[in-house]
Amino acid sequence: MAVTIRDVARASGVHVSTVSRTFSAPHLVNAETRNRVLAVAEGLGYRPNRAARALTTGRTHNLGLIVADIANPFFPPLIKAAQAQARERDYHVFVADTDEDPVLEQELIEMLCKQVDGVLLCSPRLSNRVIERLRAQVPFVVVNRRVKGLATVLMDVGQGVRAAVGHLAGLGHRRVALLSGPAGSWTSGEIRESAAERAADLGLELTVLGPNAPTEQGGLAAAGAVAAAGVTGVLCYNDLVALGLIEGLRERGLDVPGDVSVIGVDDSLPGRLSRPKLTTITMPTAAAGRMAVDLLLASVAAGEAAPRTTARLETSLVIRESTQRASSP
Amino acid sequence: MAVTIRDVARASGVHVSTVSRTFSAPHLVNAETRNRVLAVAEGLGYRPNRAARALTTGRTHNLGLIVADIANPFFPPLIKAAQAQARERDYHVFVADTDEDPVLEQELIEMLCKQVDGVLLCSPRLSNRVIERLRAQVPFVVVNRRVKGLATVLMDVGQGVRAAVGHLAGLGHRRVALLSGPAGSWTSGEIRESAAERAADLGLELTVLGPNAPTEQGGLAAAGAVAAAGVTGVLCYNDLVALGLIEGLRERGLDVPGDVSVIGVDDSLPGRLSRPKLTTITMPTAAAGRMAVDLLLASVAAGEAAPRTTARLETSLVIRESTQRASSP
DNA sequence: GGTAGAGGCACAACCGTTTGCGTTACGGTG
DNA sequence: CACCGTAACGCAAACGGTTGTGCCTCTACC
Repeated sequence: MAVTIRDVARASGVHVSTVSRTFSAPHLVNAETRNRVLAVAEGLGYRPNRAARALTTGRTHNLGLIVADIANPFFPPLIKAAQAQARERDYHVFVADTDEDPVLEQELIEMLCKQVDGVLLCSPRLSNRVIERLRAQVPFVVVNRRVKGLATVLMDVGQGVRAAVGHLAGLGHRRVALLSGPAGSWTSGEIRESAAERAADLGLELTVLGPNAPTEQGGLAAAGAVAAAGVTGVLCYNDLVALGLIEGLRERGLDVPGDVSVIGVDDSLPGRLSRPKLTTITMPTAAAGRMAVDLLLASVAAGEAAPRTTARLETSLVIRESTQRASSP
Repeated sequence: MAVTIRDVARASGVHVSTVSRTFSAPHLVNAETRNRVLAVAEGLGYRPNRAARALTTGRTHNLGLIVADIANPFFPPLIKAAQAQARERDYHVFVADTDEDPVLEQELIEMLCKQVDGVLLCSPRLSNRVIERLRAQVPFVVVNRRVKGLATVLMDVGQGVRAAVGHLAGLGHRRVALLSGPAGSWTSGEIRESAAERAADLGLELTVLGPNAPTEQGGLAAAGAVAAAGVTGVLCYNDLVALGLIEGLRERGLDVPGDVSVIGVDDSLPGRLSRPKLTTITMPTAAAGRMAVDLLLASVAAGEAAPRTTARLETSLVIRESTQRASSP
């Protein structure tokens, strides 16, 4: 069936080890021989079998990328960037979706770990305990979560959140709400903390509503509570929630931004294309994906001695159309 | 380092082959022995090395999934479904992004093919010739493209397109435009053909504008041409293009649906969340993902004798807010 | 001219599993 | 009692590469 290193060796009259070295250590083989081998390999359509190589080298040249929900528009740009970066480094990436289920998440990691050199965990819902136990089996890099002693890429959402709360205050809003995210979400905790702090500084009254599903439905379902809370400004866990909320408010006869100003988080595609265009906090997802891959590869190369770097990426408020001056009460 | 089958064998006092069989052919080993081995394996945290297994069995239990652009909201639901279905069958999936580049697409396939049992090609831009050459190396299933002699999952967009053109005609539109998609796209061809045919039947004047990039920018850039064409109804290659077009028309002082009715294709998230909500043609992406995986796995199991099934999935028009009765001229 | 050193290659062991075949022990059959 | 089938397991050869070691040959140097 497939052409192996032995076929190439036979056809070019050298030993398999020479063929192997022409690919993995070219400087150890005579230029003339090397060219002949390369030509024969090319002619036969030889491609090294990575599984076999992995067996001896212990490196699969594969990465795992685990996200809560591929269909959540926050993730695709990250996946795209990670995958592209990995390819540049001659790595391929398995993508898996946990459906926001911690049990499935753990199973996935355990299934994947023998097959990859490292795993990228994006916004994991797993407990830190479990993650720390698992890290003995395979190098991790975690995105948007702090885990003691693990390399981490953080999007500093607090920065943007403080700006967002300031923005609302500047527009004259006094009573604002926060739609928090799922229970295990680190980002949600960060948003909440920064918002509470800044709101206190500015003398705003902040109502926290949640947890909410990180989806359009989550926002839609929260519309009633928001309307009842009598607030004029809302910060949402993500853009999807914000769009759902806007829809729900509209159903209740409330206009955005006329009656209520709404701010999202993540600046994903739907918010940029919606009407009104969503005021939101940009998350550097593509950069995070690339950086996470590089950190992970560094971890893989360093082995035990891997530096447990924490990279912080900046976020910022982008003001569009879903916020405006509070109507005088 | 990692615990191997030998460690388990030693610790449970049997030969490695017995351990191997406890996992891959349990009926061949005594119940008592089996339980002992299983207990020991569990205790040691043994996980079979899939690369090693792949080496002897010739099955990697991996699949490749290649799409043009992960960040295009059309794909994530498909990826999600495919990946979930694969996992149920004990398969993992590599996801790769070609950036709409045929050359990269081919390279990717060649890199991946030694590492997977089969490849899922979604809306490939590759020429049929190349695909047919490549299929000798690895089983394929193609989504949204016809390739002679290959298993295929088709979303029958023609169905929806005919309904869409009928819908426009019913609303009194006489001059309509079609924003076509990228050059190599099969879907774009189908849309064009069905639209032309139905438009002729109904006596509509159809202007085809394109090719356009399958993105928001593509639609935005086409707004001028649409405005100049003096049409009152537009069918777009996909929802992103439609949303871009709506934005572009608005910049030119044209209201949707007031002045121009716009219809998208694919019913992806941004269109459902936009204002006005997009009238569009639903594409059964999740079902296509699942079906493609099943077809591919069947192909893998059958080997050369694989049936080259063609599955046709239905599409339909969903009428929302971006279309309305033509303003009387 | 003898020897040291290095370049270039072959040899073979090894990575972790699977699997065809051989061996043993045992129960049933004629 | 001889024979056979079968259940349960061990043995060892693959699978397709990598890599440490050793042999040979050629060049350079004293």
